[in-house]
Amino acid sequence: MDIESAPARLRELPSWLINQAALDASRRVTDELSTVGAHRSHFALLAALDEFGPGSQADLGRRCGIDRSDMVALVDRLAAEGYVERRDDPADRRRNLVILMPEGRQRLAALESVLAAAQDHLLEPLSETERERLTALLTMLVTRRPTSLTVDG
Amino acid sequence: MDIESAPARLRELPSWLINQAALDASRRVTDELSTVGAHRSHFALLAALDEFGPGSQADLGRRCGIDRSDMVALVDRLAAEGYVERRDDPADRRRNLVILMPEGRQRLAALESVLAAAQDHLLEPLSETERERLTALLTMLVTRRPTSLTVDG
DNA sequence: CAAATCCGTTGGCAGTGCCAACGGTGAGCG
DNA sequence: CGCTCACCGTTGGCACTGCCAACGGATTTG
Repeated sequence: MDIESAPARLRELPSWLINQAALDASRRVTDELSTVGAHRSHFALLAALDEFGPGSQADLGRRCGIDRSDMVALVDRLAAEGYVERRDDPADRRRNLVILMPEGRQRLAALESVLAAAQDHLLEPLSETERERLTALLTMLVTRRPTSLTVDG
Repeated sequence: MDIESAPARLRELPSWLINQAALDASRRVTDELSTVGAHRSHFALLAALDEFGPGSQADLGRRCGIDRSDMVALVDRLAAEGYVERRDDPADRRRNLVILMPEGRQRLAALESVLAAAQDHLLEPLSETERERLTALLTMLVTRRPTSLTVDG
């Protein structure tokens, strides 16, 4: 698409830059993950389960930014693949308890390394400190807090 | 969605941060533009016409990152609104010449100010220098060149 | 003149982020 | 206790976006 030849007013528009970057990032990550038959949401859910332990679909979805209606098929699939189990929560019969299985932990590690490689390709034009700066700035942006620990970093 | 409560492995994943930022940015920009009955692609096309002069739909699309199949409806609409004109290119009868009308130039200015406000809201958590850094980093990322004029910026 | 390339246009497809609504369940409060 | 409200999983659907394939027509290349 040759971004260099885009109109200056587009090239200088932060929202447009962010969007283009996200397009590129999504393509790369989706491609890499598809080589191992995974999707982005798979990593998100497995990571959430690993870090927070078993939880309801709604909770896990809230943490990952996944709508609870989309969680249904997601848990279906990861359960079918043996990475998680969906059980009835005895303490609250409205809820399902989603549980990370040992195979899921392994899967998470595999996806993690695939993703690490994808990040590396994605961020290839940036030096190590530039990557850290970008991550810090995006974190501020996304959390909407001027943490500003990076006055000089 | 409370990003702070997301799994650390998600919060620290650049591709995920970029995606979340793009989601937020798109929502804001789309919302603001919708108040004046415009879409993101409208600004892109008008800016391209203003900067490069009349051009074929394919050319303009290439510059803006818009598929040529999507350009059809876009030009249809902007032409119906009187902002551009679609003419036959006498020099090459395969092409249409898309031309910016005076009303289009005015429209561009209007969209520009709407967008400026949206950028400001979007980037509100960042200081001025942080905004410049972010823009520079994203530009490097998107153009895929380690320009690195920002060693200290 | 033949083949390859480009054009605009139509139609369609997959992924994503949502929302509404439902029956079932739990919590709070009178 | 009963009533209301909020939550849960699930289904179904919607709009938008970024793509791709294919077509007839026009142009360029060889």
